Amino acid sequence: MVSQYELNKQANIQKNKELLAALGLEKPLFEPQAKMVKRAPKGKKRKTPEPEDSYAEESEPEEEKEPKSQPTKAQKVEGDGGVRRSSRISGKVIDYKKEIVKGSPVPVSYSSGVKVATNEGPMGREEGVRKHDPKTYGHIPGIAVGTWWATRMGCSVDAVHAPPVGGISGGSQGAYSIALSGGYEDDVDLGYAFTYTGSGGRALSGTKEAPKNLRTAPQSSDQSFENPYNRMLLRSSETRKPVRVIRGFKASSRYAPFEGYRYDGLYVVEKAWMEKGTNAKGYLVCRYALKRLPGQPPIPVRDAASSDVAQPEDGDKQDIGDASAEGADDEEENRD
DNA sequence: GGGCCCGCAGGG
DNA sequence: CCCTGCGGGCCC
Repeated sequence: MVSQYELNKQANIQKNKELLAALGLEKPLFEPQAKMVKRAPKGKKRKTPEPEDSYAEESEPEEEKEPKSQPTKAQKVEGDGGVRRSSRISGKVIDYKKEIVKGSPVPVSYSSGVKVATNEGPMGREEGVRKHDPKTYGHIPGIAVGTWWATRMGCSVDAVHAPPVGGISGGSQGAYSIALSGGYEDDVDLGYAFTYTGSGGRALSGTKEAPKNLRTAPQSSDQSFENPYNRMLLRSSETRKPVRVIRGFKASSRYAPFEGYRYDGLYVVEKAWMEKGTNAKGYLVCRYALKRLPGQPPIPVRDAASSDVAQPEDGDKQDIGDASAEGADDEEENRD
C-alpha cells in the first residue's frame, strides 16, 4: 500500500516536471548523462594527487586541472568496500580535515570534476578568512563552478553562500544564492533546471507547551511571499539577476554530491508561484523554477547504481570559471 | 538512528 | 538587539 503522502508527493513531482517542461526547460543546455561514463574501480583506493596550485590566490581560475577526459590520477575509485560516507552527519568517524590535508582535498567517494576551495585558514579551508563580499550577484572571483566544501561554513567563508543554515541569501534586487539541501521532498531537480521551495512555515520555536530552539523543523503552517527570503526569490524572477546555486549531500537528486556542498554555478528564477506542498496538512509553499545559465561546465552526475562516480567522457568543455554566463557583472550590488 | 540545542551570518 | 534558518556536533 502506498501512503497518501507518497501519492501526493509523486503528484507534486509530476506536476512540477510538467511545469518545467511548459516553461521550455525540458531541454538540457547540455547532456550530462550522455557525456558521462562510469569509471570502473581500478583497484587502488584513495590517491588523488592534487595540485593545489591553480587559482590559488584569488587570481583567476585558469582551470584545466580538471580531470575530465584524462582518467588517471584524480579518479577516485574508492575501494573502501563501497562505504558510502554520506552518513557523515551522524557519526564522526570521518576526519575531513585530515583527509583534506593529505592528498585529496575531495573525499575519495566523490571527486569527479570537482575542485576545492583554496581558502586556507588557520584550521583549514572551512575556517579561512572571507575575502569577498557574499552580497553580490554573480560569480565570486576565484571560485570556479564545481568548487566543493565539506560544510556550509566553507561556502560561507568563500562568500558563495553566506548563511550557515538558511537556504536563501539575498538583497533588494533578488537572491544572491540558494542552497539545495533536500529540505523539501517534492522538489524536482533536472540539473540544468529545478524547482525550489521557499522558507518559513516551520515551527522553529516549538509550541508554548513544548518550546524549542531549532534551526529547521517540519512544515507546520503555510508559507508566503511575505516572508523576506521568499520575497527575495520572487524579486529574482522580476530582475532576473543570476543566483548562485550550491547543491548539498542531503539533496536526493542524482546531481547532488555524495558528501559536502558544491557550487554549481548561476541560475535564473524563471517563475515563482504558490502551491500545496507535500506535507500532511497540505500547507502552502512558495515554489520557484530555476534555469541554469548557458556556457557553464557540466554538472557531475551521481551514479545511482553504484557508489562509483560518473565521469565526463570527452573534454567537452566549455571552460570553467567565470567566463561567460555572467550576467553577473552587473552587480552594482546593493543600492539599498 | 533520533532528539536536543548550540553557534553563526544575515535581515529587519 | 532580536529573530530567522534546507547545520552539525553531541549524547543517548
